[in-house]
Amino acid sequence: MSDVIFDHKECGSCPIRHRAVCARCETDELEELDAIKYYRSYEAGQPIVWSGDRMDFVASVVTGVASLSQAMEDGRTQMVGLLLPSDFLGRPGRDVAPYDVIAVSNLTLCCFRRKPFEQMMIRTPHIGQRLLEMTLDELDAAREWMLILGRKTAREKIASLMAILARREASLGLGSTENGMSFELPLTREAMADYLGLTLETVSRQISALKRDGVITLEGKRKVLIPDFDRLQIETGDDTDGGLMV
Amino acid sequence: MSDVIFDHKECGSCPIRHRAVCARCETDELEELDAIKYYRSYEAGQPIVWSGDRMDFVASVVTGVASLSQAMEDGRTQMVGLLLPSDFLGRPGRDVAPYDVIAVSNLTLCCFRRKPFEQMMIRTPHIGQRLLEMTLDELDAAREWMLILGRKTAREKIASLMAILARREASLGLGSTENGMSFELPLTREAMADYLGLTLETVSRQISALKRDGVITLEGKRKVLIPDFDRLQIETGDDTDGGLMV
DNA sequence: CGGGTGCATTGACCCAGATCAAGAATCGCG
DNA sequence: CGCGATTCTTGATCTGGGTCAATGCACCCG
Repeated sequence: MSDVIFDHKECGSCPIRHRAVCARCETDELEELDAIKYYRSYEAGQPIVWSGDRMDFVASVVTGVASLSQAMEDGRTQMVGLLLPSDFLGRPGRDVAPYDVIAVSNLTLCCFRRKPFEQMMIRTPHIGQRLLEMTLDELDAAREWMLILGRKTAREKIASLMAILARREASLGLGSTENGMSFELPLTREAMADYLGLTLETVSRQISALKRDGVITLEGKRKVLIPDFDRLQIETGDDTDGGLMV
Repeated sequence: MSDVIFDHKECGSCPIRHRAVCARCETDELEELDAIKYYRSYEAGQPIVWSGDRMDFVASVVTGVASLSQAMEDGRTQMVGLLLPSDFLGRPGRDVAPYDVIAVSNLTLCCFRRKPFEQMMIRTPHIGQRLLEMTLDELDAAREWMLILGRKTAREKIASLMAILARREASLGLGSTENGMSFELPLTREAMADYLGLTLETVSRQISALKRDGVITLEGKRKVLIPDFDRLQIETGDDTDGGLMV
């Protein structure tokens, strides 16, 4: 998605890029953003906003994971997006949340008050351009996910999720070890099931199967090691020439 | 999506809104757009661009239907978007197509050459804003579709598709009759299957079932009549308080 | 007007993944 | 350290929708 690495240790005041690496933001713009920002923390499992709620802020994820999901009134739910550090939450110009947003793990957001942020966006065209780019990226990710949901087998779905998380970890410059890539699973089996359109039992079984077949290794229940990424890539069923990523 | 009705009879030169109704475009902007536009027609089934191709234009659909789809190399395909009249094709700032675009029916596009269009976009902020809005709408539609793909039964999927097409027809001011809403199915059973993550046999069976149960009526194979939209809405499994629409 | 050719319907069978149910592992927390 | 609450794993069974196959139905074209 981006060649720029987000620095977890400091939340930049530039919502579009981390302060240290935002080449396009001028000093006065950064100060302006500083003036309207504040931080919020959430516990794992805590709701951030419900579908239909007014949101008076937009935010960028500093640490932790949040999910966007849609629920049917009979209890079936489908996760429609996963927000990892450096991802953006909220939609400029639209103050009603279209999905439930839930903190999947402990979470810190860097929030910007909506009104001044939108005013600033109007005055500063490159922010709008950047948001369009980010929205197009999200759209690509959503459509990639439609292929996963509509056409992949349970095993391919799990492999795809692992590949996406591993790539995401790598894009942050983390997780590479001498014997493969590794990352911490930020999701429970149930959350994975909600993301993949499966049941948690099927998720568990397919993870066990991939482990049995040597495609992945688990340390505990949450730490995943990918000894051979190409092998995993094959299991996803995707074209080999790099597709889209979350 | 929009309160503005697109006039099929004339393709406006404003890509964002039909000329007659684009309140924000100035005369000189419209003339500038006129200078870079041209029309293209495609036969049903004809490819428009393949995933990975360079696109030197963006376009708006004048008549007909186009699909965006992703293919797995073993032949499984998933449609990830459906472009109906007044929808926009292409992504400013990105000249490589991320999906296959195929004319589902006979199709006319109003195309704008990419370079001048992008230059114009930079100079004319409201066009960029409008594109951000449209992209957010597409994102909502994609995520709505993720719920359909991930969690709905075959019957609910078919009902959802019918509801979406009926609503779309209504939003163009068409299709209302004294005994319900009606519309022409722009998709073959196979295309519906690709859209819904089903097989064409299941699509056919579920359409028959909905017909048998009086939820829909067919005239021929393509003309659909919805005697009671609320009944159809219930069959979709969605919340009754109006959700998102395509 | 007869036989292609491409869509659509319907039937018979099967299997991937859901559902139901029982434990096992892990993590608090007093 | 123990015991309750989660979360995860595994097994047994069931079923919605996939697969394979036959047939029906239009419409075109020679």
